Amino acid sequence: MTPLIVLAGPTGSGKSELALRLAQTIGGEIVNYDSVQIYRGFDIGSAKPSQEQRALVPHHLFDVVDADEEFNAADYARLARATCDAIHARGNRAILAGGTFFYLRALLSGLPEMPGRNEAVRARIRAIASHPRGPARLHRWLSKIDPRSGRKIAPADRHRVERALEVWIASGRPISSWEPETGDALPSLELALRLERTRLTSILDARVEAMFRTGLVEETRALLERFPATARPFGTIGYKEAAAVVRGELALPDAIAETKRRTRAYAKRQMTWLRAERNVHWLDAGDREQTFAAALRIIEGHA
RNA sequence: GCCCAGGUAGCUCAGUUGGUAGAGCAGAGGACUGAAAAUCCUCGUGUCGGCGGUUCGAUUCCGUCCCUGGGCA
Repeated sequence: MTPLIVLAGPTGSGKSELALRLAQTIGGEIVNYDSVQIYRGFDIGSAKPSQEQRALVPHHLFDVVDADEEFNAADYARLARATCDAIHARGNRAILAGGTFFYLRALLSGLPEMPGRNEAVRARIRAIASHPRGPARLHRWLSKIDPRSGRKIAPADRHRVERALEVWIASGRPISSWEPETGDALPSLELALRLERTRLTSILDARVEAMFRTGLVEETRALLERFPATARPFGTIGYKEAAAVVRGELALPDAIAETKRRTRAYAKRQMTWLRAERNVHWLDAGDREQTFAAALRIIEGHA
């Protein structure tokens, strides 16, 4: 079975560009695994490849949902699985590019067969959480029905406490008892780009400046006219700050500084994730040509 | 030159009615089971501007000098 080619690395390390060059030379099609580039219209702030770039080679899973639609890792895994199968059926190579490693894992290793998201259940949990001592109470509840998760999940980690209780309420089984299937992980060849921290930081800072210069605030203003401000992607890096500018709650220089700050923290989190990954081929991203050549060599070596 | 207000962690500041000090941010490391660009966890010795004085003990009180704002000349 043809392995998926996966390009990883922190945001700004040059994955999209490398993906494009590789796709052009080996007959590949690009599949996005970035949770924001999934959304229609969120272009500038998500550093989405341009229409011109996308015309060069088939690009998949960009612009597939609207901001107010529910979309999560399970949805992604389903879509991406079908997309990659179709590409392979055509005799092409699927090249995954993105930065949402949780989505990538959902695709490659699969998610447990447990109940999905349930808004009614979530509403009940959130009603409790809104009390002053609510979060502590929810965590005590979790610890009682699932001591293992209680130990693993911090009381302040509201997303995970909420999901763990959601699974319990919906299935009567603790979330920690659902093991992810390990048997049928998709074969993949993972290449990760690495850049010196100070160099990455200056690239990231410049990119944020450019996003605001080329209309991130205007793009956000237009999106806010079409979708509720509570829609998920309005909380992401850059869009959250741009939305605050649109509302007059944040001055532009402060928005830029905050976006840079969050971008840096994001890149750091991505590196933490990647360091723990096994079977990753690390590539120095300092020189485009050398990086490309090295990537090609590894792919051909696995052919 | 005079009068105020300040000089405390890389930055912004809090604080100690005298017993050598702590938040946020930054930075570093980590976690990650349908919100994941999300959500969290861990990590804080710094001549408390310099020098004197008072005191058992001064970053804290007093004196003096230096520096930075602002005001008056």
